[in-house]
Amino acid sequence: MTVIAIVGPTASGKSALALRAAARSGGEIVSADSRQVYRGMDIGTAKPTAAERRRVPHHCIDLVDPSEAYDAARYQRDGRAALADIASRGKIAYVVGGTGLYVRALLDGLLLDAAPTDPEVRAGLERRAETEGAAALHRDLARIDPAAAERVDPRNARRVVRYLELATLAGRVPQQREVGVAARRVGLDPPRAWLDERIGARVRQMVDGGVLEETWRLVETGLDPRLPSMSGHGYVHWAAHLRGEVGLDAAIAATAKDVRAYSRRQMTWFRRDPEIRWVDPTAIDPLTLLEEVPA
RNA sequence: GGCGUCGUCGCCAAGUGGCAAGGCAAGGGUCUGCAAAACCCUCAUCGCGGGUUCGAUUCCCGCCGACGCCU
Repeated sequence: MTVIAIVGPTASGKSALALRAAARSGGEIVSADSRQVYRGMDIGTAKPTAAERRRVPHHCIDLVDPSEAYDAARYQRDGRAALADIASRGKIAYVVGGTGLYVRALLDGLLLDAAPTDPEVRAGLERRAETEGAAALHRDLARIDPAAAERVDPRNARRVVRYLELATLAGRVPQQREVGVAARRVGLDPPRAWLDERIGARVRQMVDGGVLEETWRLVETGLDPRLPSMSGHGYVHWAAHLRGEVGLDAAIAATAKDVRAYSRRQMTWFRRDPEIRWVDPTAIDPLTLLEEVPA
């Protein structure tokens, strides 16, 4: 199977590039984006348009309702199924992301299914984290799996809980990996100023495109604001604006700021992947890189 | 022209005679089932010039700048 991964921060032009490449080669696109899996959240997550999706088949988009909690393990299964499906038809798969953990889960052989989980155990640990503090859980973790304890920040409650959940269930925190998917990896790394501008423009376009209406529909269904889907960029700000708490300009600025901060975190994820070949899309057309004969 | 207040990091903003809080922004980083999440790290010698003092960002003088009031 032939897999080409196109990674980079939000608004760097990944999707457009993938679309061009896939259209030309008759390939298909696998999204590695943790928010585009939610149905009904189209504008706010900058999903490819219906026309684009008609032009090139897309996978791993619109998988679940926003009321559902999707996660990396499910993505790994769905993504692998998509890759297998595309390969079975002899097509090239373009993985586009996005979400660092999802890209790794799909391409780098992370053993997510092998790591157990138990909602009750986790809920109990979360309760303890709130009452006793993350540091207390971290001490427990250190007793069960000292090496793993060193890898987590004792102040990061969410990660400590997951590690302790793993240690409790499996006796230790699993670290093994299996062979990943061989894929040519291209990273888009445009100048910061250019990216910031694009992000601002994109957020403004979302308003024109109807994010407010989209948010209204989501709010009406009474979604729990703590759901992962609701943490998608902008939705809290759009909702606050709909309630009359903040002006539109303030909501736009706040959203753009969130996206900018996120795009920086995305880069820290991708920068450490030595297999990625970086391109500045404002300097050369990344398509030329994609069309070199795959190794 | 006079009187008064003020002048601290890109922005907002504390503060003290003994090597300047905090917030925002910015930059860097961690990451194996919430990841557009969670968490961590970095980031000023205090408008300029004198003086007093062991030592001044903090006190005094002058200058420059801002704001307010007055003539």
